[in-house]
Amino acid sequence: MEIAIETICDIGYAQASIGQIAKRAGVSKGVITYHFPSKDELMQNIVEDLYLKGASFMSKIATESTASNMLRRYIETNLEFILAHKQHVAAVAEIVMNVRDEEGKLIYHQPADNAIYVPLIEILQWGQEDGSFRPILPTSAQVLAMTIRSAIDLASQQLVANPDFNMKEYAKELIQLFEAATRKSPI
Amino acid sequence: MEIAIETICDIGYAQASIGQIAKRAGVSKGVITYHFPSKDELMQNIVEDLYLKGASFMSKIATESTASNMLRRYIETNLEFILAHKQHVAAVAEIVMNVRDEEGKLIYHQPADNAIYVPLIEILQWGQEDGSFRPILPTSAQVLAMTIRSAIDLASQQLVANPDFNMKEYAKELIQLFEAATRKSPI
Amino acid sequence: MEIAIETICDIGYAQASIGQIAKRAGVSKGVITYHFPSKDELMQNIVEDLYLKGASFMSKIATESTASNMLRRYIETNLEFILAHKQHVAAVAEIVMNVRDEEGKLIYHQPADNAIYVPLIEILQWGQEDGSFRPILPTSAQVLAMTIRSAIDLASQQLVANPDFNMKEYAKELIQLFEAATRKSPI
Amino acid sequence: MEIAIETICDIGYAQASIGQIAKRAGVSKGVITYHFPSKDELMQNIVEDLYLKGASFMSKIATESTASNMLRRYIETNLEFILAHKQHVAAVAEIVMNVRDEEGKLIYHQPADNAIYVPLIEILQWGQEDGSFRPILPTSAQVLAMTIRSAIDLASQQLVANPDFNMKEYAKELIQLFEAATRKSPI
DNA sequence: GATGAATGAGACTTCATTCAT
DNA sequence: TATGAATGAAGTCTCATTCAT
Repeated sequence: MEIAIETICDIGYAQASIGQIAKRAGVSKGVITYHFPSKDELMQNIVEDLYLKGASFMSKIATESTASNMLRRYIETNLEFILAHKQHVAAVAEIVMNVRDEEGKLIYHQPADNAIYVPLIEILQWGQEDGSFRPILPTSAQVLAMTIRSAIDLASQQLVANPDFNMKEYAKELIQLFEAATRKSPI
Repeated sequence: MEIAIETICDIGYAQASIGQIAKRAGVSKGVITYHFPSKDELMQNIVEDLYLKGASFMSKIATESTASNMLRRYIETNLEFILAHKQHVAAVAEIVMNVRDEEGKLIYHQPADNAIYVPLIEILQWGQEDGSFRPILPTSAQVLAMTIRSAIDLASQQLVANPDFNMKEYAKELIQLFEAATRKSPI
Repeated sequence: MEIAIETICDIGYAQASIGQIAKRAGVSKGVITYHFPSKDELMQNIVEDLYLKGASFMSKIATESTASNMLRRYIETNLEFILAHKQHVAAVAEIVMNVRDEEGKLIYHQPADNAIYVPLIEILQWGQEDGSFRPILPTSAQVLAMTIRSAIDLASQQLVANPDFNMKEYAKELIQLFEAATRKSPI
Repeated sequence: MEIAIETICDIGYAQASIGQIAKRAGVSKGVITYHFPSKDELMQNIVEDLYLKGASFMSKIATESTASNMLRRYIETNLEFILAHKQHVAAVAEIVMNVRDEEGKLIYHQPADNAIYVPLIEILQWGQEDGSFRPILPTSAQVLAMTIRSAIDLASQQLVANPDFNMKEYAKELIQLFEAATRKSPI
């Protein structure tokens, strides 16, 4: 699976055939289809594996005591996770945007699905209720959450494309940026 | 080409084989390879076509007289463009993230390439020089530009996944968000 | 047809598609299929054209009065003809060795067909009957004829592959060679 | 590979598609591209295989002690080899005259290449130096070598076209012919 | 006469998958 | 467990041919 992840990162999902992965792993093709009923299941395993890793990683976030700290922690933790598993994250991004069912619909990626934004929206809601953030209407919270999330996801792309990408700095800047964006306006 | 764009939008780049495109267009496969030397050239045409459309569209932005207005206009215009050519934009996104050369490197998409962020960075620089934005260090400008751009690109994904996506609202919110993020801090 | 001949010479029969020929001629593909019912008929015309040219050329040979002169004249005339129509001859060689019917049998080239050797065999027979050549049994005459013919055909290949090929010299040498081979032995 | 050779012999290089070969072999097309990366490599293998066979076969020739015997042995051995591997030889002849690169140039067959004539030229040189052959100028030796070679190559064509072709007789006659052609003239 | 669009067959190749060993 | 042979579907591309204009 590690080699599969590397391969997908290097040459993309479409080119990452079982033959290619096997060649890079120095084993026969058969050994892959022996361990995984199908290519799709291999991919599913890679995706689920990352979710498991992610779940434990993300549990830290909830420990913060203020909305502002929690937002900061959300960004930090997500970017740390991406840094810690950069290839895995990039591979899953490839899989998620390419695996489709027979009808052609994406299986994993549901851009219309709001679930991914829910935690962020909750933080924002909490923050504006307790007065630590500026007033944020539900619509604004939604868009803010989308923006934060897309900025985080961008880090993964940058990281694989450019090994010198400075994640620490990016995190610091992103936190500062969204603090400015949620801060109460001047009187 | 229109059918090709539709097909890529519907079932993704990888599944959008010449056979599929031809079937949807109600013509024979040969008719496509007759008009385009190869599939790659068809894709290239689709990409270039969008760039041409985009270039004329974007020229409006430069006409604004303040950095703040220009940033607003940048966001507005980009989102209008995405709305006006939603399928084409989505198809190009698919192409750009999937077409690779023999070595496996992406041909069109260069995440490490900074060129796309330059216009935004210039706006931000201008704005902080003339005092209409808060002080923004070069690093911050870079990250801010990346964030704005990724929020804009997200709109395209949302639009194809969800026909009810309200672009007007999204634009309004995004403008407001980045105004808050660039506004001078309270004293 | 001239362009077709050139094309076949340059890139071989298999690659000489109607499209290639049309492109080199600067006309549309249609113009070829308009003038020739099918590609096969175009090829047939090229072959027949050369036969017509050849027939008039070869008539000179019969005018010689001795077998020895006639053999010399046969070689000379054939090589002159090849030189005069080098591309056409080479193209026909390509066609003759490649055009096959649905069963896969060569249409033009019948290596087992003895017809092509008959004129030479007659010269040799005549020469040994009138005593100007050494005794040559029928089997020997057959092989001698085959050898002469293949040496002549070789000239065409050499000519297209090597523009500096000296045909005059080759003719002189070939004549000398087969004079030595047919000369009466020393007592 | 054996079936490929048979197929090429039967229906020619151009018609000998992987599909045809597979059908005759009673296997699926995939099995061929499984064992050979590409059709070109299959053909290359067939050619190289024959060269290997040929190399060991031809080593016998050098053992002769006189130029005259060596020439005889050269002809004999070559024709024996052709007889022993008639299909393989014929297939390679097809390949050699048809496989071209993208520019249209023959890859294997270089009619302008003199290498193939060198052994024969050396025999002839040797023979005229030690006085067993008539005086043969370099130019004559070249043409003589070409003639011998083309007469030998002709045998392969005859053999596949006509199963009754008598190779033994052909060899005997060819030897006799070229002995006559190299014999010293009468005083 | 000439053109260019269109077709459909067939070629090579890739690939996920199956299976005997 | 692991391998390598084999399969068959699908993909891209080439090409002779047809046909309306």
